[in-house]
Amino acid sequence: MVDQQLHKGKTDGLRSPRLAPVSQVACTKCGLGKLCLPATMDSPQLKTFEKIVHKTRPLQNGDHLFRVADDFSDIYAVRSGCFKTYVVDAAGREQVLGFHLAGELLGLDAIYQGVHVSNATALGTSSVCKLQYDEVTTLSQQMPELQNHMFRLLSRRISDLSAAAADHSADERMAAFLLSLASRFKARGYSSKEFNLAMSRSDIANYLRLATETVSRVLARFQKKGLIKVDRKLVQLLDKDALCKAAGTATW
Amino acid sequence: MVDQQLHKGKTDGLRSPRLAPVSQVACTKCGLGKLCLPATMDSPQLKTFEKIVHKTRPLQNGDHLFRVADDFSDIYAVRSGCFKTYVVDAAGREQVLGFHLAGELLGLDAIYQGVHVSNATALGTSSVCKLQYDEVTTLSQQMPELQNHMFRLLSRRISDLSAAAADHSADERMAAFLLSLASRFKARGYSSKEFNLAMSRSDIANYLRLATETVSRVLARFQKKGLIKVDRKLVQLLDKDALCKAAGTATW
DNA sequence: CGTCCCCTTGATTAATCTCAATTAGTGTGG
DNA sequence: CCACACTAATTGAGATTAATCAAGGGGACG
Repeated sequence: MVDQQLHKGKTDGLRSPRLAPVSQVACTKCGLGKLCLPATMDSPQLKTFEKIVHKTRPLQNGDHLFRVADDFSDIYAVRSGCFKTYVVDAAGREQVLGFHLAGELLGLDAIYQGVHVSNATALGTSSVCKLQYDEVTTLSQQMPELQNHMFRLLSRRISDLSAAAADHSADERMAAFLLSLASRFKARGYSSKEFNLAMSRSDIANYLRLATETVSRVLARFQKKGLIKVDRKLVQLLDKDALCKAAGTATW
Repeated sequence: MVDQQLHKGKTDGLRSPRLAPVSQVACTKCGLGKLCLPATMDSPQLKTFEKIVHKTRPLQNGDHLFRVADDFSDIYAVRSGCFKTYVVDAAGREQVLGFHLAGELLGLDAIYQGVHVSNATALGTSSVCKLQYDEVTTLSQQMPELQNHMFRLLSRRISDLSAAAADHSADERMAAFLLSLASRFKARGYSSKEFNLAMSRSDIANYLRLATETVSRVLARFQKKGLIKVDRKLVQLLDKDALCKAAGTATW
């Protein structure tokens, strides 16, 4: 079940944009909350929206949510855990496109062709909500807030991918990656100073277009310099300012 | 100030003057055709749609359509010519995000934050149609085809960026780039075997995360191997199959 | 308690970048 | 129309980053 394929890659936002105005209400059915619901949605609207949200049973580590060439009919919102999306090229090389935390959407790249063009697999036990795409578009016709929200979510993914496209050094990419995770955890109410990496070193490496050995070395270097502390999956950010500088970006 | 150094190398050069021959139904106002209009749009709908499309005067080489931090109110559809989008990081390094041909949209990454997060500049004399974003969303409420079309366009950009994310060799990226251009020219009714590069070597290099010298060398290598013929801006693809193999992708 | 896989660390190699120099267009002004 | 200046593109040589190759550690789990 756990596919064994090669890794080499990168994607999903090395950098997270500022969060949208958020909803105070949450979808009771799946816990979708301020991160992925329109800010302007009121209770009746939420009720309507909930009708198209379907809970699914949790997936285990390595289970696939969808694969390339699968028919596209649903988009997914991560409810808990973490997913990675990836593609495999003609030579069999894997490329990780992104890591997706709770509240983030999966399958947006399938809208264009109506077929999945990437694979999604759970990193550890994880769960999603399923939203039938037809229903989303239909409901969007009646709810301008939802339509706008969808546009914004798609746009955000474009921004994130653009940010990840940059040609930076191994240190810069690693620093940016850690800061991106930090900011996303923070937005979810978790600590932005200390968190667990759901993904393996080789997944990180692949995502960042590095070798796994390089990821190890960079992390070791950062630790030696006092920027972070790493112990297996657990990461603590000790000097965020220095990390920002290392990332070569203005602010985080 | 940034401007001058960024755009020191624009060359107008040789570019195809004729307009892209597009769809059966075309927006009379700006020539938008099937490349950027919903296929299912009928004449009355087209008429309505045309109301929100606004022609603008052509831009000259190096002129900016928008810049980072500009207010976002419009999206743009390239009518003729070519644009490049790019960002500049804290260290002043430029990163080209994409090249945009006739029929392709610009500014989609600005929807999320309501502010432009990239810069767009004309490569040679080029023109766009302006679509006020408010009007697009409003009209999308009444026209499901338009809404779906917008979703698809955003999704396509996500797919494109994902494809560009892969960690490939210089040869692979260059080959893929040429094939991508070829297929886009073909979709516009131009030759897919022979075309002019609107962008400089350094823009290509930057986009592909390579040094300009590397781009030169790879092109020279391809030419020596008989895959292509290059003369300044003019490129001829002599052996597409071999190029596909060089790109490491299944098909183009 | 032993195996397996993931991760780390070291040594070497290779791809690509950087630096440098040359050629070739492009445009300007006399 | 030509000389000059400037920029783009190419080519060569050496430097450098990160990959690859190789060898151990260290948990996790049965």
